[in-house]
Amino acid sequence: MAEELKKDEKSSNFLEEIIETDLANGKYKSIVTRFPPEPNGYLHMGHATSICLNFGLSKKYGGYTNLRFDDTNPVTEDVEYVDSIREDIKWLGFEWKNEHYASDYFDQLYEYAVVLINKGLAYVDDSTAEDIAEQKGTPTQPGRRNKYSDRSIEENLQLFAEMKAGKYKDGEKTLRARIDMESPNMLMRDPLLYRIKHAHHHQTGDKWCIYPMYDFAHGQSDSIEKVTHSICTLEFVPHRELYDWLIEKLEIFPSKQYEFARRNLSYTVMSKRKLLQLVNDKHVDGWDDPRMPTISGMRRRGYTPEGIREFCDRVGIAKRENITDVGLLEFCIREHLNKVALRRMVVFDPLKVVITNYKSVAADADATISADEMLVSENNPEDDKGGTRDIPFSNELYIEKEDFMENPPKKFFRLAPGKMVRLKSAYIIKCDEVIKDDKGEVVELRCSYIPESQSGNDTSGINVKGTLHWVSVKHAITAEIRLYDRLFKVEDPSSEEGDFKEYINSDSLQTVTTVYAEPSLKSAKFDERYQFLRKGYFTLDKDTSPSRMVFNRTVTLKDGWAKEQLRSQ
RNA sequence: UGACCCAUGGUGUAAUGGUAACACUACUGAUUUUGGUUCAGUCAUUUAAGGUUCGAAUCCUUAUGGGUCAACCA
Repeated sequence: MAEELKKDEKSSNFLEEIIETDLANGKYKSIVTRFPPEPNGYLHMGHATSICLNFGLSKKYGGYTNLRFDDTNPVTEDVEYVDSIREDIKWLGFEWKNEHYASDYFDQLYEYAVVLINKGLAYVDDSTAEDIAEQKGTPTQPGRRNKYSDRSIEENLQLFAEMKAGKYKDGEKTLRARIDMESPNMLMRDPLLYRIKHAHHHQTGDKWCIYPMYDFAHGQSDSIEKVTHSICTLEFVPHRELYDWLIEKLEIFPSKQYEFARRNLSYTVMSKRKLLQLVNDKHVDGWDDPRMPTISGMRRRGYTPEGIREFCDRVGIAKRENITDVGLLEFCIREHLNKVALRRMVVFDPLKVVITNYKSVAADADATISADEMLVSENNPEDDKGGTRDIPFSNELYIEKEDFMENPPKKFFRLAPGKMVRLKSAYIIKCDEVIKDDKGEVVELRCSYIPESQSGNDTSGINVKGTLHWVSVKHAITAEIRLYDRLFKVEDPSSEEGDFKEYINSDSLQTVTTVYAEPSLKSAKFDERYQFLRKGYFTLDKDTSPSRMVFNRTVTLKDGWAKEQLRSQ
């Protein structure tokens, strides 16, 4: 109820206003949107924005969204991408009403072209690509027609039929709309409608050797599907004039195009072309490398659909260029993970602690876990129903090296000679002795524990400021972890001087081959999210094998102490 | 030296001629068996100049800045 109220109160963006107006004055009873990817690459965060927008709008106002593959260029497209796109949309949590392909409409599109020819609004041009470009003029100079534009309707009809029949080679002829070679809008200067490509199409096979251009496929497909609001990005603004012209001349259902600014994220790039380069040049592990802003990359990294959707909701949409701080995305991911992640203890960089006054039951090498004291810890303090797990304790533990300092600064709340800390869900310990090797490196701590300080039964009356995570040496299991940082060193790699790849952050992946984890992680599952206490959120990577567990760091925890240290430097 | 689109805190978005706000970030403090979470608070905003109006972030004009357009790509 309160949730609904909040949504109603939320201000509308410009698209919602348009839809509300259209609905209010009866232009439409319900709306139809579509998500129209070209199957020539993997989906990224920008697509996620579009998906959330299109599906979100039809859900909010009653209606539906189609998935339509914009497959008019068989040379660059492949079914591999069709499959990954479907999977990504489903994973994000959306369901399309109908699944279509622009290629479903090739027959209809051909008929539309014939209609234009019959109206004297399209002609077959024999010019080369170079000539057409030259005749087109420039943004500041008008273009001019050539002799082919005067062909009769009958001749155009016949030539177009011959194009379809395969009589001509690639590039030999094109079909163009006859509009206005002097238009200030370059797209209106007799745009190409069809080109010849003797290429195998992943959906239609070898049926066609002529393929419609984007402008003669997209709007018409929208119209055929009765799409009411066709939402695309800003670079298509100049196409709108042509979009409307074709629909008007064809006298078909008047779908309308609306444009919004594509979403850019700081410290990454967001174009298929650039992402492809990163993959091809092996700067990343593939399209689903956890550092990539692709949906598959974010999924592998451990981002959740809920977090991504929340991010899209929060940033909203508008018509101005933007670079959104990835920090906001990370905030949304943390916010969700904090609610669902299981807490576990993992030591990344171990320092051995011997509890001198603790009598470990299992002193033998062959001792079983059950012989030792089992402590209980909550799986998630944010979730009442999260339950608990048992953690074995013993007289030999690992703590994090960085959690001990021999000469600590004033605000250091962790372990130091003579100081006490709480071991999470266990006891308070006091550091009695520091043991060093020949080089003066601290290699072991001798501590004593306070038996009355056990978590949940603490009668010691001692208050300590710091709480550390730990694992029992002999019970610990090992794993590999991969720590990710931003892929680029600068906020906007594309706007920097030179090639964007010069700004790649060479430290974006740090692998720690052996970390020590509490034994319950042995049963870690792929769809489960974990918070390694005080370290960050992690999830199992697909590189995990029976002999080696691999965890990806999804995102760090907010680290107030790191900030404090930075400040004092 | 054309046409079109855009301009609100550091970032992203609201305010639809009537008190410039929300979130993130940053900073204070409280709570905390995660230096996490949670809670309370602080800093910070209309590109500029004219005009219309009782009143302009909003409407008009001009300037400035940014973006897009000359693929048989989408």
